[in-house]
Amino acid sequence: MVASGSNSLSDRIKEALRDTTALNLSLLVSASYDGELKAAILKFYDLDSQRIRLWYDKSGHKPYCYSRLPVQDIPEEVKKRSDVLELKEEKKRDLLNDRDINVTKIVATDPLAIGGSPGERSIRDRIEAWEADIKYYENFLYDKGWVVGTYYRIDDSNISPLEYEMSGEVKVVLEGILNGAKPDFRPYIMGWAKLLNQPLPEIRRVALDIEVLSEEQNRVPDPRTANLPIISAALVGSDGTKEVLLLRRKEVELGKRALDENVQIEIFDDEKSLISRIFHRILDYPFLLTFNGDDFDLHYLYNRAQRSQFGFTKDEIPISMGRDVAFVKPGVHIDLYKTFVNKSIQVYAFGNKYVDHTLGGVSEGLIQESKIEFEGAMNDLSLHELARYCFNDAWITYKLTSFSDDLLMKLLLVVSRIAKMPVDDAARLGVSNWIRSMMFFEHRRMGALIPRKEELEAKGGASTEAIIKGKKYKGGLVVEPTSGVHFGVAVLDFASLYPSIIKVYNLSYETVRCPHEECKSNLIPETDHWVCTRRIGVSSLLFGSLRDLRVNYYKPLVRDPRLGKTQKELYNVVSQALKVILNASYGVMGADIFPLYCLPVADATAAIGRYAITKTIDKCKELGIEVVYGDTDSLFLETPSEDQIKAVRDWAESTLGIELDAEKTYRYVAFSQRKKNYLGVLPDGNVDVKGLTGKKSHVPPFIRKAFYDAVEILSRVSSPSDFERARDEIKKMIHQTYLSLRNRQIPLSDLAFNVMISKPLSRYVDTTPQHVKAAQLLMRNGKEVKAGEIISFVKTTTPPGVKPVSMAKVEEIDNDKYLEYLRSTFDQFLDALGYEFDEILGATKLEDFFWSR
DNA sequence: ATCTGTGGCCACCAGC
DNA sequence: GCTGGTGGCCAC
Repeated sequence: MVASGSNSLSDRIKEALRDTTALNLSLLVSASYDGELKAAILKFYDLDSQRIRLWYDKSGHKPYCYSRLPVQDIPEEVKKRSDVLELKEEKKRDLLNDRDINVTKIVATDPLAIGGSPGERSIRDRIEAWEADIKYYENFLYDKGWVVGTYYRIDDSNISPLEYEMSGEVKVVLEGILNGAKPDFRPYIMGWAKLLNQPLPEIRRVALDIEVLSEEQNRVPDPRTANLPIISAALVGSDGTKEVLLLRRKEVELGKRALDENVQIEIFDDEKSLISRIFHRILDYPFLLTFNGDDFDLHYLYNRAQRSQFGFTKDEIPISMGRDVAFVKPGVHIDLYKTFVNKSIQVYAFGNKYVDHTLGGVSEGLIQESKIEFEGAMNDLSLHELARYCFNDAWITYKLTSFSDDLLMKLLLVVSRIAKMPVDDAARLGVSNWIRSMMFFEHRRMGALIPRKEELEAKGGASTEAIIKGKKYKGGLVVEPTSGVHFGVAVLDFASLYPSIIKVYNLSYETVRCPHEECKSNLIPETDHWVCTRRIGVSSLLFGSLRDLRVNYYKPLVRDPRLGKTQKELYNVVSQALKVILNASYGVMGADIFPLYCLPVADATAAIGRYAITKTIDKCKELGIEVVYGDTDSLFLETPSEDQIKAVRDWAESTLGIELDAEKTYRYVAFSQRKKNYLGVLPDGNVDVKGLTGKKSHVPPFIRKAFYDAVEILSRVSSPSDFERARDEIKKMIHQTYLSLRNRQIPLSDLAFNVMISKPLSRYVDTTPQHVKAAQLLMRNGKEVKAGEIISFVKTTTPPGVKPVSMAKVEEIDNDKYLEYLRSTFDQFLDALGYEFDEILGATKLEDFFWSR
């Protein structure tokens, strides 16, 4: 059973890879499991043919992850802990019948998560055997420019793209970082740079959207029954394909053509031909894009096609369903809905530019495109109108992956390279899974054991108490702001504070509270945790090296004028991806769903963070600088001199070992008495607004607009004497706003609060918030409301005091409530400038002020 | 069904 | 009317 000879798995892999420049999407290993593992599958994307290729071996050799152990020899203990997949009979037949295989994922899932301490001899033996294989395959792939996950193959005879990319000054930068790093970190930094500097390919892809006849208006057809006909489908491809497929129905008219000539429209007389065409088109592309295809489009197609009336055989349906995933064989299906729901993507990659997780919501936020609205029911649309609607959805879906030079596709590729994960997984799974995959890969590469959950739990919990009830440990420090207006405030912040701490203080699950007696005196401030002095932790190495690269290499390169556009774009995408991963690196340590969850690590990280900022504040005081505010990793200093700033920074660098950046200097900052609430005006007139109610996404647009008008007025203030004039302007503006409210001139949509339903309606048991009340009214009107949707409602004088915008009339608006909200928004806002709302208005009550004008 | 963390502010609900 | 708790959104 040893893999050797010309028929061995390794040789076959080599052979398969030899003549192709390919991007390996995923090394998926499939197996039949009847005593021994039968076959392995390699799935990769061939750049030459622009197709997904499957290659598999059924010669009887085991997937590499099981080393040389026949399955029956794998100890029970291991079997229980490893994810050996029991294949269904059907799949086994597929494997043995030499047919195209629906790739089954086991994927090298932690086969050696045997646990126990590294000292256990018997296990050690097995690891050695395993190591030999893993080294063989992974080194083979890795060193040849492949990585399990997503890689370029770099031909030995060519200059490696790294060297090509890294010419002159850029190379000097990297060398500088390498020289500055501790020796243990150097190979990691080099490895990442090598991997991440590989060019990003263009991915040939097609977006699909289908429409189904609906039973009732507002009801989404049920993909499980798939009992209604598919009436249209639209395909938009990266090769310029624009295609709509329609089903002729006698009850609706054709109508007038509503789409451009360059969109191909084809009308089918029967549904089977339409479906069949969809299937054929899907197979033309390696990547299929949908928005919610896992739950709807592909699921519906899959079940619809199986109905006996059509007589499709299994082989003719190129879709297969996982539990929550739709696969397309042999390509890759990316459900963008899942990507955009990912909070890390939303916040860090797209800067919160969208809030609503619907296709319309995301595309309005990112690409200024909307869904097409129509009156009445979808069923009644003429065929051409339907075509226009359906095409638009597919077009938007495609565009979400193509805007900013294919930004999203590139981001997913980079994430998949860092995370050692297939692209479709990267697109579906959250950041904790990315980091899990990345860390497990590193364990395998090192030949290290992956600890069990219980082993990590044995380290104990947090040694601090959280400030917020119900949290597990104490987090970042927020300095009480000195209220009032401050001119010339400098903001200093620690660059990537938590990842820096993880690096500098050697934090990792195996180094915090390590078993060595001599380390126990190496205490972490404010806690009773200690850190290992003998060895460097794996998460410290991984996150530390990524941090160094982002802070010292990619971030500066993005701004480097010596580089061309293409290179800058690559660096920018890489920098974004690193930001996402680094930001989560500390969080996952304190998340119990994370397989390497280790509370002491999260606890220690936050504690050192508080220590760092506290010590820095002390130092500032010592230097005679006043600290007017600070939050977690930032300090706001009142008019410090250049020398003072330099002194603090040098001190932080030398004493704490963490870089302290001079981030910006405000022309002035206005603090209220509240934490996380301020307004800062930059020298160029740009304004940072933080935490103030007026900017929050749920407040009615007319209030937000008035708020930003006021901000604009304040941005023109440059000296204390300007405030007087600004105050008058703001006063007038608010008065205008009030008048239009009183005269009911504000359209309903501008009066709407927009609040997200964050869980199924039935789970709101403790209280019934207003947006839930509005949602209940919608439900009663026959509209479905799902978790994640944003509810637009207005406040009314009629019970229960709120109504969905769609059901409300202007006359029912409760003007008093809105006035109150306007007042409190501005009160808080003007409070930041040091005066009371009523006070500037010179009236005891807001009402008095308005009526007296 | 899925899922990085804590700190902070605000409005509203529900029980007293 | 007061108050603790819930829910949402934001800062970092």
